[in-house]
Amino acid sequence: MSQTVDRALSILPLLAEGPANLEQVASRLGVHKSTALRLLRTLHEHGIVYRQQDQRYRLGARLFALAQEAVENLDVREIAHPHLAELNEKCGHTVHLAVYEENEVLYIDKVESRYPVRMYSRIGKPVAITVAAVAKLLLADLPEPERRAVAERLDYPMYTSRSTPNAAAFLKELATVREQGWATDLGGHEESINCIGAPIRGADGRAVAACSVSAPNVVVTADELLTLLPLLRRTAGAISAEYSGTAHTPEKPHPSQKEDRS
Amino acid sequence: MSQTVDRALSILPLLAEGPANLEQVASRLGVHKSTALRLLRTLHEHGIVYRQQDQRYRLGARLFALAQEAVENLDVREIAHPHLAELNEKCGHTVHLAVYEENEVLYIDKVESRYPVRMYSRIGKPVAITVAAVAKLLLADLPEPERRAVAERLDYPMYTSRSTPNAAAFLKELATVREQGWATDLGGHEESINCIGAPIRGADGRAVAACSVSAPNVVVTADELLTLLPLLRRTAGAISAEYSGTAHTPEKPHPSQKEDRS
DNA sequence: AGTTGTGTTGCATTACGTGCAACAGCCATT
DNA sequence: AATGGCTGTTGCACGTAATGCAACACAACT
Repeated sequence: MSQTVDRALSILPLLAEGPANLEQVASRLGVHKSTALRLLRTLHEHGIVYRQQDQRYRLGARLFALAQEAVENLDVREIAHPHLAELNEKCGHTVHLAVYEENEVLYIDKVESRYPVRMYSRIGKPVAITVAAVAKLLLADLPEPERRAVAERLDYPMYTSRSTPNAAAFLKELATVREQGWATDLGGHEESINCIGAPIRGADGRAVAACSVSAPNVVVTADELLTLLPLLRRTAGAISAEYSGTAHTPEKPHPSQKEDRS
Repeated sequence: MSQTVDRALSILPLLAEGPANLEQVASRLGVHKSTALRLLRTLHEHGIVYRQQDQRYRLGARLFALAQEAVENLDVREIAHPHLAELNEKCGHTVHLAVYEENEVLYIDKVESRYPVRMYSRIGKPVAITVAAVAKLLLADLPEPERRAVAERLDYPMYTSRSTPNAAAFLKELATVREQGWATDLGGHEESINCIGAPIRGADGRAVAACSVSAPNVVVTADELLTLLPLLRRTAGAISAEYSGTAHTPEKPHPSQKEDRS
């Protein structure tokens, strides 16, 4: 909408990839050097970008501080964390927390597996939206027209032979997920990694986040992983209860909580 | 420098304080509603701000994603190297850079001593984790439960009579290191070699790496080595500042600013 | 009904961002 | 030293694109 701001903001993902000098920024933006310079200067004044000694630009401290505040405002994370840690404690696998925002699903928290073989993922990284269990859960919860609209405009990369191939299949999968209240990703993203997920719901019943347990099948088979489903769903239920304030005073958590059927 | 971008960026700290609606943003920026709307829309398109269901704006999770990606692509080693070279230039001794990873501390860079007597070490090699100054610094920075857990499961080989003998002694040492912000290894690994270290901290204050100066006492005594501490700590501070991108122009007062050119 | 309080849109006016071209450093070559 | 290439910086004239205004839309109130 605003060309100048649009250009300035387009610099950020570019610099997130790594340091770049003025000319690189200018050419990737498709603008004249002097224009890029002024944009960078403005970003610099706000501390969003930083200039290192070799004169190249990078994202700066202010952006990190803002990001920190942004994630702190997502208070699901704070509430969920101890539950996720406890879940990890019990099962030993990698646990993720994700939210949906603006056509993307992002990991916002992670507790690492205790096993030596770990899956690669990164907090803040957009997930493979067409296959990840957490993505299915969050999209399944969107109102029907929006869900359809999103599904239609997505790409369906075939990460593996078991990846979701197209919008129709995806919508069908979302219906199933919506029905059963949990989701899986069995080798849909990486051949050897399986994943199960459950939704975290706010007071109004909408899914505000989703959590998942992931494990490579050299550690546990898909079937074994599925036996953790009740535990996972109890955890998600406990987080939901605490988040929506329907459970107890935040002072003394009450671990036992019945899972609810939808 | 660029008014439009300047205004757009001024919205971010404002939203960091908490969600705000259009009018609040407009008035605090000192611009017309329609102007604020366009700026917010542009920020929104880039996922920097998010619009919650009550129509108020808040910082978006995308910011977090950007920051996360940036730190992942940040190379401590690249940033630190010139500083380490300069440090070596000034004191002449061997300088090391190390990081903590998966229960190990690894050397990732080294600038050789200019003296003929050198200590043996190799980039990529795990350090003696119970005695090395860099290891103490990195472990001292772990959250308490993990620090304890790691300390408990380590072996405590007696390389010399001054090696750390057991977990209790190690934890005590870590507390001291944490307190004072620097660490030493006085003949704990090799009888005749002393070492001092300082932490390198990222934007969030966590130690991302540590650097050290090592010298055999045939070249300098332990006391003489300790006189280099201020220099070492300044170096570590400079690397931290550059790594975390801390350098932007301090003053950014109120929305009603005239353009000031210099 | 009206009334306030929002967010949104179209449009004229001109401020402001733009690209250009010339300049200034800084390093390698010669 | 002098040269040439490379990159960042500055001043300026031009015209795009951002601005504020006023009218509109759509709630949620009274």
